[in-house]
Amino acid sequence: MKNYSRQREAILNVLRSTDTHPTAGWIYERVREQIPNISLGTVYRNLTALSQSGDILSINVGDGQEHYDGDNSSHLHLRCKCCTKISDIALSLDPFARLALENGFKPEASVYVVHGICEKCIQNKI
Amino acid sequence: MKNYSRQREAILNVLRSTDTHPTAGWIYERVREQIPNISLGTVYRNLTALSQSGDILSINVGDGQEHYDGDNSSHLHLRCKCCTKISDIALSLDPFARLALENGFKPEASVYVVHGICEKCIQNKI
DNA sequence: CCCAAATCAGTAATGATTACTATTTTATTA
DNA sequence: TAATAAAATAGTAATCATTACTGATTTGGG
Repeated sequence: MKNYSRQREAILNVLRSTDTHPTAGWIYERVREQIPNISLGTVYRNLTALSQSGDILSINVGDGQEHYDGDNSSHLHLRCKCCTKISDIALSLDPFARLALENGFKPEASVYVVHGICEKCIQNKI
Repeated sequence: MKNYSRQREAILNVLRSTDTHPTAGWIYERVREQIPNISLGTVYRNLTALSQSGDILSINVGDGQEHYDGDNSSHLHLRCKCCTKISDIALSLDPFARLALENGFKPEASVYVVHGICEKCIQNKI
């Protein structure tokens, strides 16, 4: 394990203990329960550092806010445009990482998002 | 063909005649060459409408700006974190659309981005 | 031609993110 | 351990892409 600051550890723990894809603001509120005077800037700085180091994934679904994912294994995101929920679908292998390599590209992080309508919202629309 | 306004047609044409993935600001500058007094708000409004109708794709790579893609066929994006260039890799079929359907999710638009380092930048780093 | 709905240009407001600075914490070296 | 350098932080101010708003203009159906 690397030697992370108390703040960075707390941020990482918050992300590891949820299966949602929270924003910086949400993470900030959670971490404040442990470190009440943590700065929002610190949260942003550490989220950036953590995604650069590959500990977490940074996901942008086009809603104006960055989302973060504590799960750095390869998976697909299904984002419902109706309820805005993001579901994860585990992938046994990453089909596009290979394709990237074949094109001389060194892959580091993959973000796969399918936008559409989830089962629940389809039913509610009837 | 649908009956689009002159502004929307011009915006769509700009996007159809480039293989880059421009931002709203870039598109605005291009369209202004034809319609000098077009409003930036009009560009944003039409880009939103065009991506909702499926004419174009809206891509967010986490650089703080939305990118737009005139190619709405299924393809993979390789984004170099070094030179920020986005390359397209055509996909004969969309492997994740099927996966989405199997999970009761109705797919409408897919955005696949692999972040990493491109061939050119790897060589320049030596 | 007339009217209602849609779209527009121009501008102001929003809000997520970043930049900045003085202070505190951590690591290093002797 | 003490001194010092380097890194990280809290708090706040600034940025800037995007959205909201408003009054004018365009469009399309009857």
